[in-house]
Amino acid sequence: MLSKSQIAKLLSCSISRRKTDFYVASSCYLCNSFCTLTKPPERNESPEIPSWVKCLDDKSHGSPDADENFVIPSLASWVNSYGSYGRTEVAKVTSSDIEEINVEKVCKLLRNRYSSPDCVVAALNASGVGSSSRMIERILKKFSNDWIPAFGVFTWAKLQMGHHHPSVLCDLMVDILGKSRKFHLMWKLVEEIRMLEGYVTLATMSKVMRRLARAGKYQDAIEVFKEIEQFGVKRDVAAMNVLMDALVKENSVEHALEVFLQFKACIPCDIHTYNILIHGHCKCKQFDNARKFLEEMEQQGFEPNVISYTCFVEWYSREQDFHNVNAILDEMKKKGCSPNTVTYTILMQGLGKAKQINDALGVYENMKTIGCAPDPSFYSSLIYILSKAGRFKDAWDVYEDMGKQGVKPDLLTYNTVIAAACEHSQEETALKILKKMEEDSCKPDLKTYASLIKMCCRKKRMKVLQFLLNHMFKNDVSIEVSTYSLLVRGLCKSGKLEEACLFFEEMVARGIVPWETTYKLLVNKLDGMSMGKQKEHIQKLMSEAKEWAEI
DNA sequence: GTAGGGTTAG
Repeated sequence: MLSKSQIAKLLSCSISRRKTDFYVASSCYLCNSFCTLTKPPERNESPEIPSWVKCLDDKSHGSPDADENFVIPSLASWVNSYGSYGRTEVAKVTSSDIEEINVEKVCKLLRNRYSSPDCVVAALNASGVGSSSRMIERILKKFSNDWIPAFGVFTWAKLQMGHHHPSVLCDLMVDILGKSRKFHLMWKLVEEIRMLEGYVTLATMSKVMRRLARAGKYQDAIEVFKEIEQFGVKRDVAAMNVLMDALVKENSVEHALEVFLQFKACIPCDIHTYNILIHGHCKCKQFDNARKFLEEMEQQGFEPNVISYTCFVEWYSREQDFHNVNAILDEMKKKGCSPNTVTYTILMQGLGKAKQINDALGVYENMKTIGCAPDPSFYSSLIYILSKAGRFKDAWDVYEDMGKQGVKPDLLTYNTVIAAACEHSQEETALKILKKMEEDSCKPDLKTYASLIKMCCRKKRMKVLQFLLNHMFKNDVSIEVSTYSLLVRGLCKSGKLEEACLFFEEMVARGIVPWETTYKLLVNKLDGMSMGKQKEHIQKLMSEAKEWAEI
């Protein structure tokens, strides 16, 4: 039986740079050791002892009959077919297997902490691994919260292939740099691909605008929009909507409004533009202003739709102003605009938060009579509400009922059920669902793991915690500041200070600046336990992290 | 990426 690592070892020494479609992995004819990987033999080659099988290990050969299973048996997903040549069976290894192996090899290398992308490039150059765009995409997703390895691998592959990656990959890189607030590098990359035909699109500039807005650089985001034609992207309503949406989502309806007023004369807006403005104003509880835009859109000939009204329902609900919620629902009825699943979900959530559980459950009944079908998001909210009300058993029943109703759970549903199980300390159930997700090919995300990690810290389940961290890496979920904070906070609360320090250290080593609250909590705890030495160490790490952040 | 995804105290 060949292990994945044996194949990886073998492949890495010989074939990584070749481009043939498939290779043959075979075990030695004489010994059970895993030996060689070559192109398949020609049909007319002797099947007795294929000449192309050579043993790489120079170990003394025992009797070939000692172990009947010396041939390559099941390689599961690694191998898609077998051939038989005499006593040596062969397995085809496709180019996607090679990609898999290269991805693993590169990731292993990237887990060493490099201080700059250049160091990553040098290390990868020395490794002799080959690259492909598809492979880089997978690695970038794995390291999307870790800009140094991500940018290193991106640069290395570009140099190795001698040309730029496809534009979607460039967009991904732009986004990663923006997310880490490496705006200087982000711009350098954008400038670089601007020279290439068709590379910079609205998708690229959307990443730029959204990342700038997220960093609170509202004015910079607006400047990008004003100058967008210099990048070969049309300054039209689609681009304007992206900008306004980014500004609203990052809490500046004021800037969104400024853009709207400045451009409404030259860029004809659409229904989205108005809905973004309504959403923005509802979000900061400026209901009168929101109403003004609802009227303005009508005057401009755009009939308000279910999205327009649902914004009001959401934010009146959040205010627990159910009088106005009902007024909006009545208005919708009058205008012949039916609420949809989203509207009902929001309404039910609002009632749930207001602790009006029975009214919340009534929404579900109401939907059924109207014939509005619940979707996975709706069920997730229902599960959430029941769990928060301490009714885990009912929440679980709803989850099970979904299947019977033919609604497939999605990521949100799984996350909600896992969070509910964790909150009720149902460890086994929570892990069971994690497994179920795998079976359903539903990829877990940071939130999936966050609830599980929180529970493990609380219950001091260190082994399960380690299992989860490995699980995350395998699933391409990159650990970032919120996860580290969760770990440090959770372990502090459980009195596991040594472990908390280790995670704090790892976070800083990855170039992440810890949150001030996380830092203070840890230092206070260390102080309380008279762990002076560790406290000094953490203080030193924190000031280092802050220094780097400023560079 | 025009609306729902639900907490960073204690």
